[in-house]
Amino acid sequence: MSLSITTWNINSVRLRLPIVEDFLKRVSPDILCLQEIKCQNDQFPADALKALGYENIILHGQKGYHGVAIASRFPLTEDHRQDYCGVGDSRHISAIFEWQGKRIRLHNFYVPAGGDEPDRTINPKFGHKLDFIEEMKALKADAEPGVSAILVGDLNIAPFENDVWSHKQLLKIVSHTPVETEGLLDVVRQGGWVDLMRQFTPEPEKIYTWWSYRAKDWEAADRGRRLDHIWSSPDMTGHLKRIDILKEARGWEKPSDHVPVTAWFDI
DNA sequence: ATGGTGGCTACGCCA
Repeated sequence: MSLSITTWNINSVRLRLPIVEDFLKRVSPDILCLQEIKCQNDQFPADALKALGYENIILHGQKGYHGVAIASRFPLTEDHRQDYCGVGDSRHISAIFEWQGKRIRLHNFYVPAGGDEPDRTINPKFGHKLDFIEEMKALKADAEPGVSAILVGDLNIAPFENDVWSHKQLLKIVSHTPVETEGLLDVVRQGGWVDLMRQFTPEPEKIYTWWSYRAKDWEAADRGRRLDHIWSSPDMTGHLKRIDILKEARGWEKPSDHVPVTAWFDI
């Protein structure tokens, strides 16, 4: 009995509903986690996703910016939205689902991008990002007794050298600065998480999930970063079968700058 | 080389 979970920063779910539907028809994951839906809850295309079998939908939308959603073939219970940094942004939603007798807490995150200047004294957005990561360190994979955990999302940090096209050239670029990468690795260690993408594809193999809109030819330049992540509690790692990064989605009509990443588990 | 592109919304902000 398999379980599949996709994370995808969709950069406006209303604009990109056609490619979301195409993806769901083709890959048909059990659960789809979206970030940057960029709409309010009542504007979310719930009917279209329900028509494809995703009858269980939970939302944390926001006008114009951010926003996260989970659409699932399985019932979702005990849903929760945490306001990290207390600023009112819609950047987190979670719920529990059941799979093979396990109860699993699924977290879906959209971590702040952090602006351009990696210095919190002159760029408050970078400070917000660092504060958000600091607050995430309190999130434990074993927070609920008897409940496993999976954490996905656009974490906007590429923690390892081969999570970016050029480690040296990106050391002062927001998303790959040491204070961010060390901070994210602390979140993993202190929370007792396992980085499933790096379990499946260890360093030094390059992994990217995002390619900038600003490149003239994203595919030829291939200057990507691994900004999207799938983590789990240690008990899930033995069930991981594979991770699929659908790179071709970056070349679809009106693409997101992020591609869908899907984890496949098996009993 | 310090631009470039994209989305929301209605203008500048955010990524």
